[in-house]
Amino acid sequence: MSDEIVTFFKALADANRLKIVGLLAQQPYSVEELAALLDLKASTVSHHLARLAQIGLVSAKTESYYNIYQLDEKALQNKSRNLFSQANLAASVVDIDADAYDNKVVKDYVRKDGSLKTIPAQRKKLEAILRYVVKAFEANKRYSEKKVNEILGKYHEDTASLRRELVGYGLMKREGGGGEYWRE
Amino acid sequence: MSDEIVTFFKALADANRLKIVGLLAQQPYSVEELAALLDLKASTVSHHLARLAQIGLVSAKTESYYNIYQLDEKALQNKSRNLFSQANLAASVVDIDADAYDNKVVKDYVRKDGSLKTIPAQRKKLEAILRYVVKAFEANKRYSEKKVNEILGKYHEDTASLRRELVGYGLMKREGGGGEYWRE
DNA sequence: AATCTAATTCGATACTTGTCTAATTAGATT
DNA sequence: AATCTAATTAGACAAGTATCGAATTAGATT
Repeated sequence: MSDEIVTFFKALADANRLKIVGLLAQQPYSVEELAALLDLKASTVSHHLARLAQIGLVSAKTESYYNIYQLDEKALQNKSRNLFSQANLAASVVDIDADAYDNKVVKDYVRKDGSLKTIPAQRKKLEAILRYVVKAFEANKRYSEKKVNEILGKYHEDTASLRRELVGYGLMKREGGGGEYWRE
Repeated sequence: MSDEIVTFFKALADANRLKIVGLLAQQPYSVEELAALLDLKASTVSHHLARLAQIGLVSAKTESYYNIYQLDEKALQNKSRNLFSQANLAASVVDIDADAYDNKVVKDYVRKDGSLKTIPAQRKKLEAILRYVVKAFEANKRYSEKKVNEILGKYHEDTASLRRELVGYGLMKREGGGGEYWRE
């Protein structure tokens, strides 16, 4: 889960918590001692330790009056090793809609009836629109140039530009000799 | 400097910024595309990218209309490798007053005239007080028991307990046969 | 030169969170 | 059993920041 990674970074994104980790890397300390060393109230330190414990970086053992906290160095090494592993990077992206950009462009350029307001001048947007338009053609079926123009006409009057760009971006193929087009 | 490490963790302590890193790990993107993919406004994405650029994780190259951002994978590997190195851990602790705890305990237990209100019952606090009291003795000089009691009397009437604890915690030594004490 | 576009910057708002004080809890000492 | 002590929890406040809309900037296209 991606939340776990965020929680980890959030836990270490504070100067005082980093100091606690640094101190515990030297030796275990009680809450009271840490509070004195960092010039903070015990309740504040307790709160910080809870967050570090939440990600498994520290743990406590009670000893008479005191709660002695110690660093789990194994966990530290473990976490740091594969923080930016392929798996973690992929996990952060898992719930992203890959077509969101195309959808947004289509939403901006297409009327309710499906026709285009204009043909985008920007490359990235033109590509998105062409991917939308090309869906009107069946894969592997041959179309005459006349038929192609008829279909493209439903999107925009400048059928010649649409046709040329579709071929230019490789979304449709054209037979060298004859006037036939197809989508692969 | 420790600030640099905090800045690094803060930069990654946000779900959307982690998603940006994850996306750029696959391929470069423009601000506009990232905004659509994350369902955020371009201004927000611009802000996030600025923070990531601040720690050297991403960089931009302009390409026609667009600012195409890419991940610096070298920097990523580099940072993650020695995030929790000895040097970094030590850096976070560098400006901490190691005597803060002792000072606090002394402040709590010692009157303005230097005498003790009570002798602490808690081990850690007793240790701190004993380290304070033992300073009254010169190193490597021999003291008779009578002289020891005289000195300790300025701190607390229960000189026997103080004397015993000083020896018990190894802060003062006692010659087996005679009644002589010294601090090493 | 004039116009258009993506990106950035600025100002405002809402939410998160670090810190403190006060109250409560868990445990040990007497 | 009664009393202390360290730690935690709860509540409140203040500082930091993620996000947005509006204004501005840098650059490319016509």
